[in-house]
Amino acid sequence: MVNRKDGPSERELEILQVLWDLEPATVRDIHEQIAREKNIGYTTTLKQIQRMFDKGLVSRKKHGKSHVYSSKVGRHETQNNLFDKLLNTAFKGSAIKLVMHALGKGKPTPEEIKQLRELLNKMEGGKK
Amino acid sequence: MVNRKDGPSERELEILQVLWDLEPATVRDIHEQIAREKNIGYTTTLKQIQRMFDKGLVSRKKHGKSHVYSSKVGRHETQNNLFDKLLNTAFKGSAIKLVMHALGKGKPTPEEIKQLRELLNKMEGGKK
DNA sequence: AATTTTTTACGACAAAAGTCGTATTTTATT
DNA sequence: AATAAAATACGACTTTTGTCGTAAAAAATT
Repeated sequence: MVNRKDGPSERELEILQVLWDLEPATVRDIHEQIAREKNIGYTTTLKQIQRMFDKGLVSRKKHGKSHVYSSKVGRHETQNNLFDKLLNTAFKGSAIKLVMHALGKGKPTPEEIKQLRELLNKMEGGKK
Repeated sequence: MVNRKDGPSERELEILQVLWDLEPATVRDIHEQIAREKNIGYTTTLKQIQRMFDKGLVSRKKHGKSHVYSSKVGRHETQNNLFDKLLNTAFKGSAIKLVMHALGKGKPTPEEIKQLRELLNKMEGGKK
């Protein structure tokens, strides 16, 4: 038996991304967003969303002719899980390494650098 | 036809993690590492590695009785891909948000905070 | 040389993921 | 009321992933 996957799959994530922005949304709403970027059939998106409903990833209620969906899993909660996974696999639990890596790419603006400094100050202050 | 997945799968990643540390390594080497943490059959690991070989994720050469494997995809390259994926999906491309998130969890040591400050200085200095 | 141990090669199977086609049901338009 | 349009429900099919069992080949022991 295959191990139970923990989080949402790649496609499910895609759909959740859209849903978090639009919710509550119909399949058509979601599909149109996704179809903007990639060539995919309507029924494919529909099926995917229906399966997500079965799994409890989203909720829905009838509204006029169609179903209107909302997410059951939160954006931040999901962000957190994904972050932790990356941290514990690729970066072996070292958040600092990950941060360094992120900073190495992102080119933060002066404003952001300031914010970061403040955060660092706060963190330092907070320990005894 | 199902879309070609981009990076290595969950299990493949596990194996790569080990391989990056031990390479060049035999299936047994790798398996023993992995079996330390989880109950899994030898042939399972073998098969997985063989498939990785077929996909070009690892290379190998005969050395005595057994094959000795090395990775074809680099640790940093892979880290980078995973990082980007997380960044572009969950964090919508904002490296700073990701950094903030990371710092929010990790509780860096004073030493690390110092390092980060230095990095920030350097980045600030580096722009014109 | 015979036997045991290691390794590799193959093939099989189930579950998850991704994609659609077709049939129904609902709702709008003539 | 008939017809057209929009949604949903179902079911089918292909890949990929994860796991093993079994057989064959190679090497080590006795």
